[in-house]
Amino acid sequence: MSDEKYESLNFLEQIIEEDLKNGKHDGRVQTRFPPEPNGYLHIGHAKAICVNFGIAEKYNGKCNLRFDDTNPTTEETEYVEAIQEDIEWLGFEWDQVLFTSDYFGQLYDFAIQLIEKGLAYVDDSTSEEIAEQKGSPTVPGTESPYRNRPVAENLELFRQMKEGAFPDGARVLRAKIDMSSPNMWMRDPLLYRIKKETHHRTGDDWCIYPMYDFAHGQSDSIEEITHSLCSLEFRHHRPLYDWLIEKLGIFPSRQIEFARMNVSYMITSKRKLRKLVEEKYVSAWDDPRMPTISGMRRRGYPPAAIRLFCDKAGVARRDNLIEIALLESCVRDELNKTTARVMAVLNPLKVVLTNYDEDKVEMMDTVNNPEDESMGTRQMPFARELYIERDDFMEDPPKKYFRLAPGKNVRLKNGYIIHCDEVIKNEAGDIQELRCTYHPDSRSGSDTSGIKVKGTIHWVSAKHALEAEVRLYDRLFTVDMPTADPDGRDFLEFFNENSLEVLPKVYVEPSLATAQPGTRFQFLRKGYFVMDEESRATKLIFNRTVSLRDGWAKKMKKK
RNA sequence: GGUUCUAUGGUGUAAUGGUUAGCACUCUGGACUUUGAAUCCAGCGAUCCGAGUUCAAAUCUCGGUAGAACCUCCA
Repeated sequence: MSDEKYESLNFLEQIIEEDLKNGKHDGRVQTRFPPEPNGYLHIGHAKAICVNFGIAEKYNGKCNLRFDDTNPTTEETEYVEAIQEDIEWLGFEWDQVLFTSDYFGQLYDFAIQLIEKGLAYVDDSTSEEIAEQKGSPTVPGTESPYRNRPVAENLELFRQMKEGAFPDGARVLRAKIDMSSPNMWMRDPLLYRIKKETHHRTGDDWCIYPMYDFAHGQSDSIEEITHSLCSLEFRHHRPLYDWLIEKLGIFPSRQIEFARMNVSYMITSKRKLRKLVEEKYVSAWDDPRMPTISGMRRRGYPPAAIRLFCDKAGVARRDNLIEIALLESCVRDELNKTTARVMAVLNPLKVVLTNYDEDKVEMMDTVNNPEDESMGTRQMPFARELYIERDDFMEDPPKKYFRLAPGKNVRLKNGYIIHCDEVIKNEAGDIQELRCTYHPDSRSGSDTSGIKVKGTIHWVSAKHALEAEVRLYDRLFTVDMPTADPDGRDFLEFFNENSLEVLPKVYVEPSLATAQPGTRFQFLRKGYFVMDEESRATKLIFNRTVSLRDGWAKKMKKK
């Protein structure tokens, strides 16, 4: 460790270190991750999680998980549970699990205080009228006719709102700020609305619910959040955030915005993701093609890789579009260090070793992971009939082809060197099997043959191998998807019907019989795979996580 | 036509008035290897434009240009 090495801080860390230096909040750092439980967490949330929990961790602070559940229309307990599971899987620990709905009583009292101070009023205008009063970014707003209602009348009406005296939409509570403010959010924003709906936690206790702006900052304050980190689009809310805290005289949480992370090919619109699930374009929220945390989990992305990715993507205040190649690089990096190598043949071609005894079986020693000796070794059966990868043989190979071809030698990994003597074809001319001979003195580890081979290929014993199914997932969407489309009509046109390819008959080595769902493997040159939770006793099912780079294919493509 | 914000290689991110403008991913080439993977090495490649301040500007100021956000009884 070189202590000379200067560690650069992102702007959030700089703000926090500055606060720490000034002794603000007695050096305490408290953050929160505030999802609304109305969907599953996706890659964008992963970023927010890493930032909030990461900052707390780095500065010996704490991070709460707070469900921002102020809209009973869209929120469900199912999501609450899934969100907790995802955060835990990512490897973060929250200080407390809290719900904005737990503060409904307190928030109601805050509203009363504002009314008493003459800073809030009950408005009978319709939503259309209020929208009209708001004006537009370039046109100042106009004041509501109910704006100067006496305090006592406001208190009474607000009480009646709470009691359920009025139907949905009849009245709202608004802050009394400035209808001509250049900031739309200071034009008497709504604080409370009537919604006679059952809330997933408070049931029918309430029929008025606070709006985001009258819930989020106040919840931050109640929890004494020191740094309330959110995305850039809330920038215009900050003056309101500060106004409410100031007028209520409560704990001065500070809102700091950072740019949300965008990743090429990954959709992070909850509405669009929900549509994919509801209209059955994908199997579920955790379909391996989904950019959800649960989808990536099922696809075999290790949590450490996602954390590394968020870290490498950095934090700033400018819009960004990170290439998915960085994510895949992080996944490969992590998988390379942690996964066992196993033999599997995705597209089999039978090889018969004509000089190998029919009943003979040798057990070949194999290291599980050359990157990590502690993962040990295992044994693989070697026999007369084998399967090799179909593209590891070429009848008429180009000059630099290192693998098997008629009259050529190749090394079977952790096995023998074999020589291809004969190609057997059917009437149609398709290659059916290869007749080869092995060099008995070329066994791996004790090779005295002196034969030099350029290529090494993988194999499985035909009679010992297990049958498996492999699902190859492509990315679902293209980045050229029209993001401007206001109602999402077009985005499904970008759904790739061929994004899932199934290889129904794959042969894997017998040691996989005892592997557990969720276990990740490297099928040698073929990529990284994860055993799916859906695997049945009779058939192993794997999802491909990411492919390895294929140097040979790349070379060929160039020519 | 408002307000707020942003602008560094293809992408992302550093550089806090003084560095040959750093790093990562991508890309290109090479070395090594019982798979061509992994690993290692090298290379290509950037301060939006224009003025000003200063001995010195990616950094400060002003003016352009470009992009984003704001206009839900969503969060």
